[in-house]
Amino acid sequence: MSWTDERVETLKRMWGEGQSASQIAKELGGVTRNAVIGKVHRLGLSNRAGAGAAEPAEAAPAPVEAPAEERPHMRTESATPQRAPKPDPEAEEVEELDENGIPISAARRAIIPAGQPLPPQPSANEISPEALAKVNEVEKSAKKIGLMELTEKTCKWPVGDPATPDFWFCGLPTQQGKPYCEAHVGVAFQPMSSRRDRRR
DNA sequence: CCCTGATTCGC
DNA sequence: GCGAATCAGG
Repeated sequence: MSWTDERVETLKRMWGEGQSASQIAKELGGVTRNAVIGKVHRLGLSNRAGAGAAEPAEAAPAPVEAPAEERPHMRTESATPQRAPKPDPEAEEVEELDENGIPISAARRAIIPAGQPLPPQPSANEISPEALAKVNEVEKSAKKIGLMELTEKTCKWPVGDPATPDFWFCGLPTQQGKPYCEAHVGVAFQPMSSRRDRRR
């Protein structure tokens, strides 16, 4: 493969968008990230300034093109009630909490198998609001994969009740090494410290 | 461990 | 000019 005009253009565009060299290489195909970086340098745009866009704004997680693009214009949003019921962090006090401070969603409450131990869910009242908010966002865009799809690189955060058809795993890219994606790592690993006496 | 970009240097 | 190997960092 050679650096045709078109390929160089794609390179420039993506680099400008803040895409990583490896992502660009993957997109172009036939080249390694090293080749991309090398080219970037030769083109003299190692400094990601050129592109008008100031910040990359966090590379959007793999589009994966699963959801059929259905965004004619603006939606009055909140038009997705069919989603798996998720505990709403903003609703504090309103939701019932179990002994671990876990909000019990309607769905879950309805199907709790006889005293079966549920997977370790985050203790809502012991985690930073930011982290929680993040998780709730992520769970909306999660890949919702099944047990079989789990790999070392997919977030293994369980959502829902295993005894329910609504059960799935996050599936987003894991935080290097760890078993969960960034958002879930945030609520999974609590520094022993902050767990100290939390007012109930 | 996995990933990032930067640099070098033989081709 | 090209890019693998290597370096340096997260």
